[in-house]
Amino acid sequence: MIDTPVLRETKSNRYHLILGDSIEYLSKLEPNSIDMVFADPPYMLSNDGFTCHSGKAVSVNKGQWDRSSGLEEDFEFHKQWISAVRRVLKPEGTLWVSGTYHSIYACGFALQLLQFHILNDIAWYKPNASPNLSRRYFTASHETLIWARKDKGARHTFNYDAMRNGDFPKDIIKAPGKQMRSVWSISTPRKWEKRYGKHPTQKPEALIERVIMSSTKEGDYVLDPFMGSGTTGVVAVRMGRYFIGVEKEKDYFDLALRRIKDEEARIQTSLF
Amino acid sequence: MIDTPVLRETKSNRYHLILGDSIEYLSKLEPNSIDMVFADPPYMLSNDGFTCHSGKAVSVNKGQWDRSSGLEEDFEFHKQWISAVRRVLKPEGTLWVSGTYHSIYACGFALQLLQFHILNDIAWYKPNASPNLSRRYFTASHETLIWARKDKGARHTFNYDAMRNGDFPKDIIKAPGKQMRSVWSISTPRKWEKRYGKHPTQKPEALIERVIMSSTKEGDYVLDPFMGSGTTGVVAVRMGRYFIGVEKEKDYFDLALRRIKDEEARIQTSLF
DNA sequence: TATAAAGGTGAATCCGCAC
DNA sequence: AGTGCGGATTCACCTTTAT
Repeated sequence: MIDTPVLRETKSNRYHLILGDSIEYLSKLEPNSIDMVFADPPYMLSNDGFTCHSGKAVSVNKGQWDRSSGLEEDFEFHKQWISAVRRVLKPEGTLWVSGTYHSIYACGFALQLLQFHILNDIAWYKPNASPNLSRRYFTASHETLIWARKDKGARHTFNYDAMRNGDFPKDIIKAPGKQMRSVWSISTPRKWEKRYGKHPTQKPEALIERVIMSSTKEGDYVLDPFMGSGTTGVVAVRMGRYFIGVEKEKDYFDLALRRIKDEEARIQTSLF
Repeated sequence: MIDTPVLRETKSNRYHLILGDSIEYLSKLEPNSIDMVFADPPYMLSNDGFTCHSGKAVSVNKGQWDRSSGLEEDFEFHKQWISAVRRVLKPEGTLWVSGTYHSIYACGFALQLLQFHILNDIAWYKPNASPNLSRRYFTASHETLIWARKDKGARHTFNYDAMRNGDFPKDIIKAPGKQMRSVWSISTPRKWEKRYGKHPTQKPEALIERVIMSSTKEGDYVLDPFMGSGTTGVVAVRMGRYFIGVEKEKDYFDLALRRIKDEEARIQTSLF
C-alpha cells in the first residue's frame, strides 16, 4: 500500500470525500474551520495479538508486556487524531467520539489531556442487542458517546428545543416535552439494506440524526475522520450540513460514496 | 493532619472498618485475599483550580498547563490505588469502579494499563435525575460502573440465574425472565434517612445490592477503599458477605460505622 | 386481509470431551 | 498437559401457519 495521504477525492456542493489517511489529510485542512466532528475510531491495535501499522495489520508477540504496549500504542494513536481534529475545529466547535469499553477510556482520557471540555457522555442503549450466550457476563447492550467542546470558554451549539420537543416515538427513555437525557434508546439496524451489501459495524441513522440535530445548524461543516460506510455523511447531507469524510479503506470509501451520492440524488428529486 | 496509616479500627464477625489511608492500609493486607472490591474513587484533584495533596485541598494556578497536570495527578492516584487493589484481590477476584465522566476515563484506562480485564461497563440510568437548568447540555442522568477481573484466565463469579430471574420491578429496562443487560434503571434515594443526616453522593442500596448479588457469594470478602457513608458495608453485611471498609475522613467513618452497626443489630434481631 | 401464534435461524463465546 | 472439535446457550427477528 502506497503511503500517499490522499488517493482519491470526490467533491460536490454538499460533501467532500477523501480516500486516504485522516491525520495526514487533517493536517492540510484550514485550522478553525469545522463546526462538528463525529468520530468512531478503530481500536483493533491492542486486542488480539495484532497491531496495526500504517494501515496493515501485523502479528506480534502476545506476551504480557505486549498487551500493555499495545494499549499504549492505541493511546498514542488516539492522541494523534484527536490533536489533528482539535486544530481544524472552530473554537466553539464540538467533537463526538463513540466507542465501547475497548477504546472509550483511552479516547476519553486523551480528550481530557488535550484540553477538550466534556459536555456530556451519552449511553446509547440498544434494546435489540444480541443475547449473551456465555452466561458469564451482563448482556452488552450499550455504547458510549462522548460530546466535548474545543474551548471551555466558547459558546457551542445545542439545539435544546429540538431535543426537548422533537418526536422520538421509539425511545423508551425520552418523554415527550421533557428534556433529552444522557441515555438514548435506539435500536440497531438489523438487516442492512441489500442495495449496498452487509457492513459489520453500521450505526443507526436515528442515532446520527440525533447527534447532528442536537449539536449543529444547517450549513455547518461536519467532519467524520473514520467514515466507514458513510452513515454520518448520508444523514448530514440529508439534514443540509456540509459533510467532509475521510476513509482509508477503498471498499468502505466506495460504499460510502455510493450511499452519499444516492442520498444527494434523493434530495434533488424531492425538491420538485 | 497526622500521616498515620490507621487512626482507628473497628472489627466484628461481619466487618472490619478502618479510619485511615486506603493505599497504606491495602499495602499491609494479605495478598490474594479479597473476592470483590467496590470503589467509588474521589476525583476532586484536577477540577476547579484546586489540587489535593495528602488529604488537604490547596488552591493552584489555573493556567492551561495546570489543568493537564491536575489530570495527570489524578491519573497517578488512580493507578496507585488500583495497583494496591490488584495486589489484595484473589486471581478470580473482580473490581467494580463507579464514576461520572470526570473520573471514569482515567480510571478505566488505568485499569486496562494495569492488566485488569474488563468484563462489562454498566450504565446506571437514574430516572429521577435532576433537570438541566442551563439548557446547554443533555440532562446528565447516568453514571458508569466498570466491572473487571484481575486475571483474564481465572473464573470469576457471576450469578447468572439471580440476575436473569430475580425480581427487579422498578427497573424499566430489565424484563422478567430475560438476561440482565448493561443498562440498569435505578432511582437515586430522594431523601436520605433522617437518622444519619444528609450525605451528598449517596448511592442507592438497590444499586449496591445488584452489584454484590451479581458478582459475589455468601461469605465472600468485599472491600470498599473509599467507604464514604458506608452503603456498600450496610448492604454487604445484610447479604451475608464479610465487609472491609476504609475511609480517611472521620465524619464519614463515624457515619458509616453507625449505619453498619445498626444493620448488624437489625440482622441479630431478625434471627429470632 | 389482517392479526396472532408458532416455529426456525443466527450470533459469540465457553465448556467438556477425546486425543 | 496441551490441542481441537462439537455442543450448549439466549433472544430478537424473520418466516410460516393458524384464526
